[in-house]
Amino acid sequence: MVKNIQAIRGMNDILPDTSRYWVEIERVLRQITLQYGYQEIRLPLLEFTQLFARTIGEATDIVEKEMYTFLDRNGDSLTLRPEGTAGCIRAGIEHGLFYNKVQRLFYCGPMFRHERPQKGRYRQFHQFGVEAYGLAGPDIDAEMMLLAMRFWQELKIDHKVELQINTLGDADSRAKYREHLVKYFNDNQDMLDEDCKRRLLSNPLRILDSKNPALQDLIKSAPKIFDYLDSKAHAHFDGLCKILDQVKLPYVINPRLVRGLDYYCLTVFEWVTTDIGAQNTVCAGGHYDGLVAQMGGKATPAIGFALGLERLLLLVAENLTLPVLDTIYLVLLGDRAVTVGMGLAEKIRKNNNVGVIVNCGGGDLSAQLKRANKSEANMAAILGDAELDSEEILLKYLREDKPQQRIKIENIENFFITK
RNA sequence: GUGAGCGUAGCUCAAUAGGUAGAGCCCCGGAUUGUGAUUCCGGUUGUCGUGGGUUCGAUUCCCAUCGCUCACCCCA
Repeated sequence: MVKNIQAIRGMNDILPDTSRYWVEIERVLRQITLQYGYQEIRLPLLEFTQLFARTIGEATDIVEKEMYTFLDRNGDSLTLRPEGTAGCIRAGIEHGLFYNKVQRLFYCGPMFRHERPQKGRYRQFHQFGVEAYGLAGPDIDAEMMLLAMRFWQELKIDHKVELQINTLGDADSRAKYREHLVKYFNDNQDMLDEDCKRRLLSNPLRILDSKNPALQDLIKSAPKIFDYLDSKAHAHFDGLCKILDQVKLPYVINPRLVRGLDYYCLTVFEWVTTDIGAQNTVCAGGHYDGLVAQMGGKATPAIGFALGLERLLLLVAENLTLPVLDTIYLVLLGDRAVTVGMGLAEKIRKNNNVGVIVNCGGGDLSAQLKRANKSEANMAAILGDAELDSEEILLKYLREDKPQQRIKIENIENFFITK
């Protein structure tokens, strides 16, 4: 007996009853993003491993232990993309998209990280990402946040999410800050837990992010990035706050907000929620001004964010209304009706904005009407020998209390046009 | 990688202080041989996650293993 093959852990099938929510959410996100002048870019799922290792940061968990990496037949090391920005910049440089030009881009698709799955976190997950190149901000920073806010409003979850912002300063001030932070935590090392001792070596800023209640006081009195910002970084952050105040986009300054990936600088931000379990970040991003140059392109300021579609779906599902397509279930009785009906269905679909489900597999009237009722069709059109003889078709309403109608077959071809 | 909880019908779940299992939903047929959704009647549902141990006998007890879920870590 052969054991059934199952899906890989953390890689989910999206079945028909859920896929329609995905389609609708993606439609809304695309439509809004296009409205802001962003264009879609579609990128490979596979890249050379080096691309991610260099950009995301050698010491991050993503690169150290979460990448799906394997050898190609010719010995090249390839990796399934764990995030979208690296590939986007690679493509931008490769095709000269950033050369003396502003680019507003977005992407949507699966990402892969080899983590232990839990609610809102899977090994194949989906991100919708928005990126802008060639703009230094802070105006573009505000645009990003307004754009995201439009998502939440359109999806009716704006009351469930909170915008948190912070600044990491430029490379110099960040390095200086990091030095003082390391010193501070080194001096208090006996108070740190194991995780934080590890972070002290790998990514000290992340200690600020610790959930350990015992460390909260220590973190509270740690050095603040704001005291190490140079005037330019200060002006950038103040400028952003001023715009956000002006457009009345609510936000919280969270000095402990640190992004996990190495490439972030200046403004960083997160949209968080308390509604979906432990994975409470729905959407996050920031500046990565050094990344294009680091990857061999001309120095180009850049900012972007990504939102996790699985997490968004958890927030959205119950209050999302799906668009409905009026649908006719075509009941066909007898061989003559089947032959005529197939062609008739084609004409109705072509001339009207309606769905037509043709009954396949025969069955008597009762059985076919049962199927019609179980489908989400709002009416059944009945065609049998009697109708063919009189050149009429019966139209029966399944969801409304309206009498059945007889309509000339030639008229049914355009009958639904106005609906 | 660490920890906890859970695996019984397609789905949601019962049950047996060890004697090879039920209910609802779903699906199919009939009452109604050309009128659905309501109602009534009937029918199919299973290597009780897998392997081993104890036992006359294990879905039940023990061990192992796999899977799922949630949390830690980390991140969207």
